[in-house]
Amino acid sequence: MASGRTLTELEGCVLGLVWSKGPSTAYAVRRELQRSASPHWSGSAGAIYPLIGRLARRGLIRSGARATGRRRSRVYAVTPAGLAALRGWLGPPFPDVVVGPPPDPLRTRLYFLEALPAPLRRRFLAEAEERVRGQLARLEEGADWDGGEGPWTVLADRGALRAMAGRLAWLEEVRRALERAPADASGDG
Amino acid sequence: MASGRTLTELEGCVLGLVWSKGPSTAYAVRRELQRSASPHWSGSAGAIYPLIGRLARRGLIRSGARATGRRRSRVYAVTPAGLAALRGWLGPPFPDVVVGPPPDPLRTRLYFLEALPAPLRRRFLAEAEERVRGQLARLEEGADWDGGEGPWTVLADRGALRAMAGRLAWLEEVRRALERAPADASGDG
DNA sequence: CCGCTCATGTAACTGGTTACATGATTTA
DNA sequence: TAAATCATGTAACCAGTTACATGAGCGG
Repeated sequence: MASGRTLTELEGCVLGLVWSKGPSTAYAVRRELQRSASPHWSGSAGAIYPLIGRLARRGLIRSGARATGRRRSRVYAVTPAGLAALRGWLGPPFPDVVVGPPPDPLRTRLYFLEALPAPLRRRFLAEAEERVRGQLARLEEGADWDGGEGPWTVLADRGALRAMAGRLAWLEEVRRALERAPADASGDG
Repeated sequence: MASGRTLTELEGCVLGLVWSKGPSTAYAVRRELQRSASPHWSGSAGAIYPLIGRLARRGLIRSGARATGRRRSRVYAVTPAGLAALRGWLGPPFPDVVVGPPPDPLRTRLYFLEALPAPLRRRFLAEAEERVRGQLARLEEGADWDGGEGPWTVLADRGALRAMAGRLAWLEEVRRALERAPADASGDG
């Protein structure tokens, strides 16, 4: 029963959502992805519906028609094979891409910050700090609220919060370093 | 001169590399991406060569044939329009996806950790901690070495280091939380 | 009745992936 | 001379994007 291919991040995530929320419609999964803290996935229809179809064809989820009203809607549930696949995706063992340094668009940009003239560099850091601070505030707010989410969600969200706090501390470190060494190349190379 | 479309992360990154390293071959860019700390980009030929072609067609880089030996090789340099595009990509202003919580495969998985039976959960955390610790050691080693990389690279790498350190602290927090509340659902829902 | 949310899907595109193919140059 | 590295590229594929299209049910 070695469930064939592995799952992509989004496939694993959707499978996990259907498992954790219980039988769900594709639409509910979409909404969940859209409201999630990370803007990384769009949760677009064009992503979810074909993905759900793939999982169903592979026997990892199964649909039973719902009769709430006469409105058509398919409710999917995770099959035993699906739970096995989910567990396999969760790991361990982990491929490098899971444990290695996760990508950070701000960090990627910082490698090339020298390409900006010095005043813009300062604005870069100022706006980045401000925006990250805003995001952080939203996360802390959500953490206070604690809408009966269960311990796993709370713990995972703690990870997002820590990531953002670390990022902010890093940005401050960068800004201090730049203030100490103000006059270098202007970026017009 | 509004340089048309925006750049993808990889396009911006490659443009930045060509700018920062000076005139480079596509191969050199590839190698740089492959050796970079983050395993996020493969730096495969199938990604880089078409991408370089796109940038050249858009006038953001320009190739001058090199004559080092008779080995064929194209050396690309960033044009003024390319520098403008690079600066636009760097921002500010930043779209949400740049400043929002960056994706973290470990965090994504933790949302669904309940799906693993309790012993596997502990193994998940143990192996994750160990692997992240290993990555962290590599990064610290590289930071000591400091191979004449310039201040920007050093500062950006500090971000990766902080991200990994924060992740590790978070994993430890999760483990402590689980140890305090050992006996809950077994994950066979 | 108008507009919003629920709900499902398709079409066209695009930016990556792996795998393959070729050949020059260097080094052991 | 054999193997590794430098160097460029193509082909097939795939998962996710935006945008579009359709329609039921409900609240003001």
